[in-house]
Amino acid sequence: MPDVQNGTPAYRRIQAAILQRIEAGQLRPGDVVGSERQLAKVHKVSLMTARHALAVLTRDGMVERRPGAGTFVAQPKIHFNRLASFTEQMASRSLPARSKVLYCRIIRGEHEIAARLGLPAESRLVKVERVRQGADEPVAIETCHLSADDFGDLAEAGMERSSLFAFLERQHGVTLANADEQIDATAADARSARLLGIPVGEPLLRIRQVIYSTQGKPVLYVLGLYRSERHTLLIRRYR
Amino acid sequence: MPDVQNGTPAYRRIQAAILQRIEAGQLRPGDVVGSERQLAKVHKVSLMTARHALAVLTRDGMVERRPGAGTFVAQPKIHFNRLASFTEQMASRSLPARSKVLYCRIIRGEHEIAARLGLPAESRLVKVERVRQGADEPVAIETCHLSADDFGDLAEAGMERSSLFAFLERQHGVTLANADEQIDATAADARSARLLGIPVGEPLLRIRQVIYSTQGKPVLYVLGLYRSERHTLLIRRYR
DNA sequence: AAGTGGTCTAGACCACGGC
DNA sequence: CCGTGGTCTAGACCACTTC
Repeated sequence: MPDVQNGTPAYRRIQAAILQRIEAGQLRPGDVVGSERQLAKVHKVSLMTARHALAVLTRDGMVERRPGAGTFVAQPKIHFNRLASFTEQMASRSLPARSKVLYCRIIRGEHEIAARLGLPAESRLVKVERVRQGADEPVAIETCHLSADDFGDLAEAGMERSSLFAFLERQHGVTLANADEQIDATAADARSARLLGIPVGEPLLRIRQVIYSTQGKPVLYVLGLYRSERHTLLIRRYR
Repeated sequence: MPDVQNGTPAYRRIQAAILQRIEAGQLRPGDVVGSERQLAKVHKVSLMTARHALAVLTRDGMVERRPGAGTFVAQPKIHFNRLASFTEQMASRSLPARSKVLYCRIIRGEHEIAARLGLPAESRLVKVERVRQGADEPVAIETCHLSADDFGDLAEAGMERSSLFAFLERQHGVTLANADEQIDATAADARSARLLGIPVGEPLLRIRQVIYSTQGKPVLYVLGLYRSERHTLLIRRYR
């Protein structure tokens, strides 16, 4: 029977158990993670379920599998292709995350952005602009857009402390699932340069992302400008 | 019995069949791809195998699954997070791909690059530097490094025409499986600017990739500098 | 109510790695 | 040789969407 104790699928629980052992330092890079058959026995699941757990960890680059040899803990603690909030990204590097809100209001007339969110052109949108700081230095400018009809209360909620991801989950029961990103390089204009404390014309990494909920609905449009010396993107591609 | 006819796993054959129908225009974006149970019947495989095929297509963004509703062809023909050679990338946009080889020789003393390829610091490396052109304009400078002990004959092979991926596969039986990339922005120096026909200081997208074979061995180190107006990266992230 | 994706079972054979 | 990952089977129940 599908043992969905406390709502968490078995393969998720197995993943979590392994990740915990890695983070606790019990498993070091290069160490053998239990084989599929071992994991299946220990967690009392079938082989396919244990496999599924390992497959996801492999995709994220937490674990490496060598046919005939075994499954091993991968080198660093980098989550490839992982959708994470700024807060989470900083936490994974053990850095304090801070934000300064520059703008937080309801606007209208952003046709292109509305379209990217699958909304009518004249929709009201909540716009939140923040400077992201890591280790007390400005790292990025992030501008978010959401449907004001669905998430208008965001304009009143203080975005100073809490993560936007957490807000969406707690206040609206919306869980984010994946993001499609468009990445290029651009030169800092006067305003960006001032906010980030860098010379005008400096190269910046520009990331535009549309973030989807677990229901497949586009929820969030984010434009990010990142200081290239302070931020590099890590990606894994497959053949 | 695992039906590995002609060496291709069943789930790969199913994928290929679906992709073919999409590319042929028989399936348009939004159309229903057969359900898991349909696919299983048609291809005479079990449910889990049909599922596996769809899972990979979902990961690549070719197909969208809505629980309770069905599986649908996704919007564009973008392969997210897909490792593709420059030749393949251009082909997928129906553009002619051309390259000019600037440099193709065996070198020594690139310690850091050797390390990234898992080789001793003083290893001999083949270095190939190329200007990539799409639609008769220079788009990128790509510098590849490979182990000279394993692939020394590359220095003699003309890299003008053929794809490096194809060369590795045909001449050495090495199939590339995935790449880990590190992405940031940088300013064009004098040489890059001249080669790409842009002003000095212009922002460039810099991509460093280590490409691994199906055996998990690092085979190729590539440094790419891309004109940001001519190239944007598309990525999908997961939660 | 019928169909769908999401999860899961309890087995199986194969090719390959390391001893 | 034995253990490993890679592939596969023939079923099953659940929550959900669509009608």
